[in-house]
Amino acid sequence: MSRKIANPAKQADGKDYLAHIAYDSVVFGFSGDKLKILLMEYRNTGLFALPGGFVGRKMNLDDAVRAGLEERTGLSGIYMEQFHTFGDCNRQDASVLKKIMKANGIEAEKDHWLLDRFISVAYYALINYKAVKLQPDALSDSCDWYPVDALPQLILDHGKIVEKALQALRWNTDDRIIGMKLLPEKFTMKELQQVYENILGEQLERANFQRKMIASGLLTRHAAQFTGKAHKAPYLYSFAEKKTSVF
Amino acid sequence: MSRKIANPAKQADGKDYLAHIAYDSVVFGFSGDKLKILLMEYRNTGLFALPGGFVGRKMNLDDAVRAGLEERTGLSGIYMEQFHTFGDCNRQDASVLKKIMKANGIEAEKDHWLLDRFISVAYYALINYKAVKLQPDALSDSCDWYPVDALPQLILDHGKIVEKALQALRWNTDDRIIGMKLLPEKFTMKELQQVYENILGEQLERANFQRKMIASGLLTRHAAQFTGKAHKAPYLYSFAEKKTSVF
DNA sequence: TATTATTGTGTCTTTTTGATACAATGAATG
DNA sequence: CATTCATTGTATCAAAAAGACACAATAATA
Repeated sequence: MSRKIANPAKQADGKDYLAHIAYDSVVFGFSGDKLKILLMEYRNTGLFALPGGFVGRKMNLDDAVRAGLEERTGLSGIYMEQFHTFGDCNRQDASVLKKIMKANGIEAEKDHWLLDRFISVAYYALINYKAVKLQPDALSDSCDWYPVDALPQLILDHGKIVEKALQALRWNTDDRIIGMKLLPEKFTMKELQQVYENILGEQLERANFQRKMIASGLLTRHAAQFTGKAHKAPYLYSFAEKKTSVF
Repeated sequence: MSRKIANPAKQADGKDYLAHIAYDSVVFGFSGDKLKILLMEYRNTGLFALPGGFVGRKMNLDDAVRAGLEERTGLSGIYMEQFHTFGDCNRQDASVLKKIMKANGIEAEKDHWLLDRFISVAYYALINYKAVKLQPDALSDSCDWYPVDALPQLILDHGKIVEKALQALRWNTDDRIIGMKLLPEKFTMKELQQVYENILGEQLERANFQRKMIASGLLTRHAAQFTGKAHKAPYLYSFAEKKTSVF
């Protein structure tokens, strides 16, 4: 709920946004052999939340989410998938919101539109970690990466949302090229394997993984990378084209 | 959008429902070796639509959908899955809605809440065809089954919704017991195979299908069914317990 | 030059899948 | 009542995929 509200004046009433509808995004990146996600920390509260926002009255849902993601990451053409809509009544918690608003000097009248009930459409995005320039929003003082296996406590049902995003991501492994979006243009076989291991949550046989990936025809091999490490230099690979996946 | 509005009085203003939020359901059933879905036909319009409804202000999204499904089918404990939320601006079409409202004697003022923009959360449900007692709603004069490979033209983006529901259903084949929900308690191997063939949209080898299903350990075999047909009587099977699937 | 930590490949076994064959069964046929 | 017919249950064989593991290649380092 670290909501993107570019112009805080608009926030005073919610007239520019569709009432009751929000989105949250789980942004995955890969670095240091770990799968990570983006979290916002609210100013003066110690509260962590997923980046999210509202949907302009004249805006397609997808476009609203994409715009929010692009603004926060500085990237364009982001790969994203909608995975679930959270609509329980009890996902609201006025006390948390009031705390955030108070810490930001926003008057929290009892019938403030932000305190009303919201249904949240959740998306996950896969981005190239290295390419991102993070940009916190008006209410947050930080926007940073956290490994999915060591997240801080999140507000509201955001923990559940992350859980479901991971599930959805694992699912899509069957049908989509995940590595392509999470890794830079060129990468080693080891990095690719680590991405899959992180997502699937299990160890894979190195030799067999390599065999399958090569056999899939998805990869193009480039010149070897000289790492300066005490062993054979690994080849670099890149994705060639979109085909059905291997798993 | 054949919306369940039990009390038409409530409809006059949308105060009892969350603004801008609707749901649509794609109800799958299996009969006569075909996969079918439920469609509503609006009175005096010839327009077909998915059954749907709105979300009460104090109601969980899932519960609202479940309640609507139960009311329409007369069943309880329905298996349902949310699969996508449709949020494009242009999914609205005031002229269609006005036509429906007019045909039902509802005054369609320019700012009627039904004519406002709606985001629709879509669910699919799997039900035992034979157990259903269909129940049209106030705006519809029929509620009936149509084979998915021969649907009439649907209003708005409902065609797209059905398309996506089928996709989602195919996906879930990898991980869920679909036959269990679409077939009666006991069924023949042939019926089970037909369900899978309908959903996957491809022919399966009878002998291999049988082998895999038996090997999966999901099925319990019962006494053979004497059909009166000129051949060996097939065994009846039922599902034993929930395990990970075979495909 | 041997050692070490990888990476790239080869190969053997096991499991899964696809294709096909065939026996069993219950009614219909004459 | 034997024969034919349609369909079901099971077996079998070959091909493909997956899992396990061995080993050669290579770049730094000692």
